[in-house]
Amino acid sequence: MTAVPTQRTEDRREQILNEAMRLFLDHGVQNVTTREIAAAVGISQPSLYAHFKSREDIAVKLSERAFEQLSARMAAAAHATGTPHERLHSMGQEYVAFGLEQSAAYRIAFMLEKTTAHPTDQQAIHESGMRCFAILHDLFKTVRNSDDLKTAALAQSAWASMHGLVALLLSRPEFPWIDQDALIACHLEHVCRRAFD
Amino acid sequence: MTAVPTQRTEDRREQILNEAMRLFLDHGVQNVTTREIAAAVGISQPSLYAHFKSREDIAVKLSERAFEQLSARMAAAAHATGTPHERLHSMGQEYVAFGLEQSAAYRIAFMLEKTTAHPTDQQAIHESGMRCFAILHDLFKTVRNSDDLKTAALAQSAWASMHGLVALLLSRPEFPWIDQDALIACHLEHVCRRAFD
DNA sequence: TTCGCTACCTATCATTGATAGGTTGACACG
DNA sequence: CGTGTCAACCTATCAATGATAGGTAGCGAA
Repeated sequence: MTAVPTQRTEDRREQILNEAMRLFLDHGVQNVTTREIAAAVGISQPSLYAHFKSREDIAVKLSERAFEQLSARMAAAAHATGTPHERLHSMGQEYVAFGLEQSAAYRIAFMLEKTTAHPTDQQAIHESGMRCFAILHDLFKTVRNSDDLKTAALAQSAWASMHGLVALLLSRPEFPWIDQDALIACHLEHVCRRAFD
Repeated sequence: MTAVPTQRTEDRREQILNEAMRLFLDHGVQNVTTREIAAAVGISQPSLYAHFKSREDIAVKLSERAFEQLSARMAAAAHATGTPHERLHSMGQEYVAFGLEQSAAYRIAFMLEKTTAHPTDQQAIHESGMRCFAILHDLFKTVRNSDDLKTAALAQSAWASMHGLVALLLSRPEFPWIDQDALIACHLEHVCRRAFD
C-alpha cells in the first residue's frame, strides 16, 4: 500500500462529491445521472463505483457531510451568549438557512422517499438527523429546566414546524409566499415561544 | 362513437388508478414500476399509455383526486359549528389525518422533487394545493377578522407547521416520536393559538 | 525486470419509461 | 349478411439508466 495513490483516491472522491453536489443543486437530486457526474469529473461512469458503492451512496455521503455542518451551526447557536429565547431563535435561523442553502442535502435527508435498495445507507443519515435533533432537544431541556414528556413533545413539535417551513419553501417556490425573511421571522417567533409554555 | 367502449374506458382508468394507489401506498411512489401497475390491472404495460400519458400522469391524477377529498374535509371543518379555535383545530386534525392516511398522494403533492419532464402536470397539483391553502387562509381571515399581511404570514406559517409534522412523521417513521396522537394534539394546539395573536 | 496493486477503461447487462405498428372485436350502416 | 370504423389492446422494440465484468496502464517495491 503506497501513500500517493491513496491521496489521489481521496482527491478523486472529493472531486466526485463536489461535482455531484453542484449538479444536485443545479438540476435536482433526482435529475442527475451517474453519467453526468462522471462526465463532470472527467472519468468514465463505471469508475464512480470504485469510490462509491452506488449512486445513492454518493447522495448519502453528501448529506452526511452537510449535516455535520448543520450540527456545528446548531451547537454554536445553542452555546452562544444571549437569552434562551435568543439562542433558540438563532438556532432556528441556522436550521432554516441551512435547509435553504444546502437544499440538495436537505432533500436527501428529509424529503426523498426511502428506496428499498440500501437500507444501511439510510441509517447513517438517520443518525445525522438524530444528532441535530438532540441539540435542539437539549436546548429545550435547558430552557425549560426539565426533561419530561412535555419538553420532548414541544421539541418534536418545534422541529416539525421548522422542517415544514424549509420543506414547503423548497418544494413550492412558485407559491405566493409573503416576503421570505418576514415569514421566517414570524414563524421562528412562534416556534421559539413554544419552549416557554 | 358508441357508449359502451367509453364506459369500459372509464372503468379501466379507475381500475388503473385504484391499483396504482394501492401499490404506491404499499411500496412507495418511487418503488412501483409501470409494469407492476399493468400486471396488477391485468393488462400489458404499454396499454397504460392509452389511459395516461405518462407514469407521472397517473401519480398526478391520484394526487388531484385525493386533494379534492382534503379540500372537502377542510371546508367542512371551516364551516362546522363551534368556536373559531375549535374549527381551526378540527381543520388541522383533518389535514394531518389526511396526510397520514393518503401518504402516497401527500408525497406526490408535497414531497417529491419536481421532474424536468412534465411541468404542466405539476400545475394541476399546484392548484389543488392552492385551493386547500385558501380554505385555511380564509379561516384565518375570519378568525382574525382581517385580511392583512400579518394574517397571511400567520396562515402560511401555520400551514408550514402542519406540513412539517405530516412530512416528518411520513419520512421518519423510525424516529423515537412520543405518542403520535399526543404529539399531533400538542402541535395543533400551538398552531391554532397563532391565529389569535 | 518482474510482481502486485490501484485506478481506470471499454463492453455489456437488466430494468425502466415510453413508442411504433399491427390485431381484434363490437357496433353502424348499406 | 358483408364491410368499414374505431377504440382497446397486444407484441416488439427503443433509449436511458444504474450497475457489473473483465481487462489494462502505470507506478512503486522486491
